[in-house]
Amino acid sequence: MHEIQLHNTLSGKVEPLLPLKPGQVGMYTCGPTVYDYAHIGNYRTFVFQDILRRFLKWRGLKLNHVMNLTDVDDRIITNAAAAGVGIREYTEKYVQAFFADCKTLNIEAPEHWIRATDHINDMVALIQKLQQNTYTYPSEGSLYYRIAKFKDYGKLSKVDLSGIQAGARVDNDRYEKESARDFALWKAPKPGEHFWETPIGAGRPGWHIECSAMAMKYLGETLDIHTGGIDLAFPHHENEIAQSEAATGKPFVRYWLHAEHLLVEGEKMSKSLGNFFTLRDLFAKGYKPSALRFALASVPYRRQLNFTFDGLQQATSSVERLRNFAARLKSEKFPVGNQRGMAERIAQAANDYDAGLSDDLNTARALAAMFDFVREANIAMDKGEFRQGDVAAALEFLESFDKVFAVLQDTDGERLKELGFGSGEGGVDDAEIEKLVGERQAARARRDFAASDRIRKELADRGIILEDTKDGKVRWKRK
RNA sequence: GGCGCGGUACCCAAGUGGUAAGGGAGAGGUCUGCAAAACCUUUAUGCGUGAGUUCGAUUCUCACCCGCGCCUCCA
Repeated sequence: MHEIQLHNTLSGKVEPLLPLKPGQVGMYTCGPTVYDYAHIGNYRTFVFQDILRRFLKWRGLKLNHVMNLTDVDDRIITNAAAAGVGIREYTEKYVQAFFADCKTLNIEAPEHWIRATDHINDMVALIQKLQQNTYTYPSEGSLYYRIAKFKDYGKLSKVDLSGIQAGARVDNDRYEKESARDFALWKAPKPGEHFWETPIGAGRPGWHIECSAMAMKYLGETLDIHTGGIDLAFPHHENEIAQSEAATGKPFVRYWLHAEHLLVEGEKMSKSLGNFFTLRDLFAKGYKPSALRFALASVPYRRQLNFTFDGLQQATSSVERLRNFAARLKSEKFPVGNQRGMAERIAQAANDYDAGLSDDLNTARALAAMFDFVREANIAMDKGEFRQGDVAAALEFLESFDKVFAVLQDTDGERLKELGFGSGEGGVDDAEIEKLVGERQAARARRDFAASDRIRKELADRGIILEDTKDGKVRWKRK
């Protein structure tokens, strides 16, 4: 086991992870704003968070992971009003879609999935605390945060406020503010808008306050890890720090982790460029969830990931190679005993794998360790040197790999079906496959290869691939 | 302009002051009744460009070029 090292945006360095309470990690990850279906760029970040989550758990840390769902913001209010429904009703569809997408991508549920609108009181309480500490000022019914009073402002994103002049183009807000960088904690309601009646007045929360309030409610005033997309570092996370630390006087977060963005064909993904994809768009084109997860996970999170369909195809092949190996390990019968040196080799591969992930979640390195082992074990099997006694250890390594990567289980079909893709019909059940395989084996036995190939072709057309193995048996898989 | 990330083979990508992991793709081959899978060989004297430091640089320094992100809502 290697020491877990993570890149902390706060220090700009890779640091050893030393949780506040040894053995336990409190982690807050910024989730989606549920005004529409989340896109693959969002999922790049969510998959990164999931890899982090799974890795920490696999390493035996007790994890308390909170993910928020932002279900109140300008876009939601606008869209809900346009649709003539309440914001809760409007967002529900996208919340459910998000949960379904996560399940499809094998993104584990965090310990707490929470919604902003369920925590208005917590936000109000936090704002009141800021009022007491005189970090706020009112203006036209709204409440603003006075950045000038928070001397550490900019420590996360390294922004230099000295160059920012009030009235510069950053000031798009219609409200009166003391300084251009000041941000709204609580927004006065506009006519017809959804609002909450609270001790600090009628209105709705500003964007940043929800994360401060909810993170501290569930994880305490100082949390170990907070993550999100790189774009959130400023201003969102910077403002979270300002709010939280001004209220408590304590460090808000010890490790800030930010995922780089995903590009599509080298360009920023945007609806106007026509390179904007949701998961459903890709599944409709026939790509598998496991392939997308692999594609998103295989590039280390601090690198921009250039998403291409060619890359998705490459990921598909990589996943197949791993699954083929797992299937071979499980189905082939090897000679009894243990191969000399194989146990040590497996231990070494597992060690290299752990070293990769421990190094700031270097998934590419971890995968290389996995693939190295796959090749070596295949060679041993081809030579007839691999022994049955080593199967268990090899499988154990594969399982530990999949605890984090989660791509080996061949459940793509089922998961897609749950999402509404791939009609139930046309599927071939196992019994029928076994029956046809039996018929083909009989044909082969009497060297009737025409009949044999006909059956293989028929199954192939229905998505079943047959592989004849050395020991005369047949292994099949779904394409 | 400020802050930040990156430019490694056809594609994705790791990496180190001592001579380039891994995956995908292509080509040839082994195995197979034929396939599939697997395996073998092959594809960067080269790591954006130029200069410097060094016995030695892809790895360090400087300059430059190019791509991308943030600075305004954004994963």
